[in-house]
Amino acid sequence: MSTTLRDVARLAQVSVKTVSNVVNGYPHVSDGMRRRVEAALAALDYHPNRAARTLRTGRTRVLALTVAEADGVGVLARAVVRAAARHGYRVVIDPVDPECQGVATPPLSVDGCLLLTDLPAEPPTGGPPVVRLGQATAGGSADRVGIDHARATRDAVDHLVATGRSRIAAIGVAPGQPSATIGRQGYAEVLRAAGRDPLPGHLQQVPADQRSDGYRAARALLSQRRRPDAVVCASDALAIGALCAAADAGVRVPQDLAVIGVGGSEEGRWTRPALSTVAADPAFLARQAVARIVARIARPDAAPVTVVTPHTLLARESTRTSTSG
Amino acid sequence: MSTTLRDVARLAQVSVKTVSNVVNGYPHVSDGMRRRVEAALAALDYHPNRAARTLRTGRTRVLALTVAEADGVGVLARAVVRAAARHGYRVVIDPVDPECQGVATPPLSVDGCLLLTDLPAEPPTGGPPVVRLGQATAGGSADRVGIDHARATRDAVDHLVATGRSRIAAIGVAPGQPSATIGRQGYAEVLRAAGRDPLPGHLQQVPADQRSDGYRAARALLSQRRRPDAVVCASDALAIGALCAAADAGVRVPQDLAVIGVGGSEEGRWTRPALSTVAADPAFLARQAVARIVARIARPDAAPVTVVTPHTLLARESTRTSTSG
DNA sequence: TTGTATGCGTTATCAG
DNA sequence: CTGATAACGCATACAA
Repeated sequence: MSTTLRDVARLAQVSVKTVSNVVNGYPHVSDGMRRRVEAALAALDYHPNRAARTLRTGRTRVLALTVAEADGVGVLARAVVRAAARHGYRVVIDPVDPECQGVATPPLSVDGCLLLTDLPAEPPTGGPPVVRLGQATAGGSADRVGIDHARATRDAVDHLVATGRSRIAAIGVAPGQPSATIGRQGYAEVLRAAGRDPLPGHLQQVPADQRSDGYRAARALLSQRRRPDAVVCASDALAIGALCAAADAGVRVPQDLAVIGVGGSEEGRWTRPALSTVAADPAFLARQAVARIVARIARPDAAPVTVVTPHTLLARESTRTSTSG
Repeated sequence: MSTTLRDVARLAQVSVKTVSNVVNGYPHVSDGMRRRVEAALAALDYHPNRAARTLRTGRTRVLALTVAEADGVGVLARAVVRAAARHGYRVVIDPVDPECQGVATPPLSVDGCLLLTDLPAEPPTGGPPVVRLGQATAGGSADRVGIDHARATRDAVDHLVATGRSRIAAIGVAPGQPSATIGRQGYAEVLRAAGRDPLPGHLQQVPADQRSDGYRAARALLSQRRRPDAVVCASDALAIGALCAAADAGVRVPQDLAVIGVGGSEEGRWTRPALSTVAADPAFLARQAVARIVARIARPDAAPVTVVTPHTLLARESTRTSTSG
């Protein structure tokens, strides 16, 4: 059995309350008392029991970063961990497995969730408060923090046009996974706004946000009669798949095809050619998200807020101007 | 306030104990009673309070997968989540941030830890039980589950020799991070066993297990007077860095240089050329690891166990025989 | 088969 | 400034 406040109190010859006061940094404790208690604390190697504390206070001081796919979250996770630490919160990544949905696995005991996945569509009422991450589209009952994805796509297309591309295709995820969506209408609008024509069959809507989906979509694109000379992908995972498809098809990037993603993932820095991408500043995004969830925990019934974080286009090799190739 | 057992008991006109029995699937409950209780449970949308349950039972039914770097853990995490679900456990990924070490952030309340990092060197006594993952080197007080890393390295080298390579270099992580280590002595032994000479300067020991470290090490290797024609890396992250370094230096893989890693990461399937690697079966490894930690939770004082899981060499493009290039 | 009562380790309320 | 003491919500020994 681990040592409790009572053990410490007994050793230090004080009441439980006094020990608790010392542990929690309560200011009105006399010096002598404090030292006596601290000595006992150290001697017994006391660690507060989280469950008891949580039961009593109703708070865990733990935040969940809920993700569908743990694979590319390194950068964001680190940023969130640091941002949360400033507020005294710990962060765990909660990888939801679609196959385990039904299985009776105990729910997590956390004060709030940062949802990087689009499951569930609507967070259950009664559970901990939720902030959606990744795309700041207003609507829905939850707070949202993320870049303006439509705007990011537009910036990507503008960049492709500016670097001399004209037949610009797109790969998005079919509705249901908004974080990586490029809609049919959005595709047409964006292209027209950039002074280019949307080409029939040049928008691929894939079922999931995976590298393999990007691969298949890009293969389809590259086998068309009017082959695109650029493809904008709704996520970096899709873009990396597209990069591989091009390589396997003998299509040179960036000479014959430009590829750009959205997300600013670390992995995109380590492909060859390196992947151009539209990225949010992860530290900024994480700070906003943590600030939101902390505020929401404090006032659960406040009106939902949407925070749009700025994004930057990172032009790397995969979209280098084709005239030099 | 959320609904408690008492609320349900009141509504169903039974005692708290009976409700508890129903919730926990206690068999000796009469049918009528059970239905009455279940109706009340549903009507009030009852969810047990985790903290209270944990305080009472001393168990959280949550396992932590503790990692230093969340970036490449997707495959393993999924496998662990599934393996744990069979035992009624939930899994969270605990990303430890070296910069947050000092900060007063609350400890996690879990029943056990699967350590994929080498920090801390010795898990603190008194905390939850620990199983080390990734390399099954005996010694130390903790259980271990993983492949035989020395053997994996040997298999990689054998494969390189079999495919016609002779000047075989290596990139490992300097002592302190055993999961990605290729020692000085090990390097020499392995090469001699494979009938090749260890060349001076052909073992690079890098400070951390990152793509950037692999990149720098490979650059150094490629600028040497006797340039290697193959490099075996202690991890896939290092190997991917090496792949990039070769590309940037204009060295063709696999024609001029073969590259192989260890780990079987998903990312390695999506580089071009695709990365050859020595991989454990993640599902098998996860099952072993979860079985270990569950056993350890049940009997904390049993003697530590080391489980060696089998590995397979996945020969992909990055080590294709050079005669065809 | 079901109800009553106790305690898990903390924090918070209230006297002293 | 410090000490008793009462919850927090649940599971269980024991009684009925």
